[in-house]
Amino acid sequence: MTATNGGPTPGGDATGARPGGGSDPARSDTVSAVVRQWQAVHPQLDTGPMEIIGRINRCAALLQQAEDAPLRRAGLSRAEFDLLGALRRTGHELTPGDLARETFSSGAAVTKRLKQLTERGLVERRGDTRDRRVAHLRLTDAGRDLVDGILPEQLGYETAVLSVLPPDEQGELAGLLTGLLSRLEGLGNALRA
Amino acid sequence: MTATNGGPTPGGDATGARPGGGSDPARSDTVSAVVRQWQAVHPQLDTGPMEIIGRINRCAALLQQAEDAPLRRAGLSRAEFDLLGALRRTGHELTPGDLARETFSSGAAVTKRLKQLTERGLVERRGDTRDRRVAHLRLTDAGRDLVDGILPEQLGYETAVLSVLPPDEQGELAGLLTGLLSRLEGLGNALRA
DNA sequence: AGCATGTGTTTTACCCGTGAAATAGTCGGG
DNA sequence: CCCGACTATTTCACGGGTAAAACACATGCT
Repeated sequence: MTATNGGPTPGGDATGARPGGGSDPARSDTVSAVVRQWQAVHPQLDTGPMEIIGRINRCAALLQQAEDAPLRRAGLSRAEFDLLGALRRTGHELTPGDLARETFSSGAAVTKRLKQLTERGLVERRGDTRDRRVAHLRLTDAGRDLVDGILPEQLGYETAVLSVLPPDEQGELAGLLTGLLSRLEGLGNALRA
Repeated sequence: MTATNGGPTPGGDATGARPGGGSDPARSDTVSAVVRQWQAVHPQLDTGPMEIIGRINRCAALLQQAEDAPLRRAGLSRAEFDLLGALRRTGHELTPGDLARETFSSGAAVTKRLKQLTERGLVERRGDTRDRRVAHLRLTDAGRDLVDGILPEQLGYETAVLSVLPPDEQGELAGLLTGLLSRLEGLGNALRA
C-alpha cells in the first residue's frame, strides 16, 4: 500500500469455480501458480482462501499502479488525492479527525499531508471559534480546480483498464464485492482478533 | 497497504448489478456512500470504476488486517512471511533476485528482510560457486517449522473470515477475479502509462 | 473557582520501502 | 590479458506511515 503484496498470503474457501456468465475460465494468473506450489508441498492443506484473498491483493496492487499514473502527472500521491477528494466530495469543511476517518488513515498522517497541501496552497485552514482545539479545512479554488481536473482523467483511465472485463462481468464483480465488503465492514474490528 | 486506502480513488464501470446467485443485494458499504457523494457533486461523472476499484482496495485493506493478526502473534510482518513462504513453497533455493520477483518487491527491500531473517536464524545463505555475485537462500529447519506452523492457522482464520460469503458466491468471486487478474497481468506494464 | 478527566491535534522516534548510485563480478571480444 | 558492457546484489538518502507521547483545550464535578 504503500506497499501491497501479491505473494503467498492465503485467502479464501472457494474451489475456483467459474463465474455464472459465459467467459473463458481456462485462464491462468500468478496466484494459481502459487496455489499449485503450495498444494505440491502440503497436499492436505485447504488453500481455498488464497484463491480469493491472494487475487484481491494482487488486483489491488496492479490497479493502484494504474491509478498512480495520472496522479503523478499532477504531482500528487494517491494519499494526497484521497484527502483532497474527501474535501471535495463532502462539500463542506472537515476537521483533521474527520479526514482521518474519511481516508482510513491515522491522524498523524493526515497532519503531515495537510501541512504539505496547505503549503502548496491547495487547502485552507480555519480555527473553530468555539473549541480552539479543532481546525476546519476546506479546499482553495486551486485545490478544487485541481481535483476537478484530475478526476475525469482518472476515471477515464480506469474505465479503460477495467474494460479488459466485459460489462456484464463487471457488474457481477461489483455486486459480489459489495456483498463481501459490506459484511466485512459489518464485522467491525473483530478482524484484528 | 499498509497503507492501503479506501477513499475516493475511483474504479469501475459497472452499475452495481447484483450477482448471479440469490443473496440480498440491498446492502450498503463505505464505497457506495462515497460514490453517492461524488454523484451529488458531479452528476455527469461516470463513477462506474469506483464501484469495482474502490471496493477491491477496501476489501484488500480489511482482509490484510485479518491476515496480520495471526502473523504478528508469530512476530512476523506480512512481507517477511511472504519471503519465507516463497522459499517454502518453491522447495528449492532462491536467489535474492528470484525472491524479489516472487514477492513483487524491490531488490533493496529483499536485501533488508534477508538480513533480519538470517540474523533470526530463519534463513541461510550460501554463495554460488560459479558466479560469485549471486547468493542462494534456503530456509533453516526453524524457518521451515515456523512457516508450517503458521500456515494452517492463517488459512483457517481466513476461511472463517471469508465465510461471511456463501460458498457459491465465493466460487463466483474467485472466478471473476481470476479473469480480471489474468488479463491485468497480461497487460504487462502498460498500466503505468 | 479548581481540578480531574477526556478529546482533538500535533510532535517525536522509528520502521520500512523505494529509486538511484555504488559495488562486485561475469563474459565476450580484440 | 585487458576492456567495455552487462548483471546481481547491496548501500544510501529520503519520503511517508505509524504508535505513543505531548500539548492544548473543553467539560463536568465538587
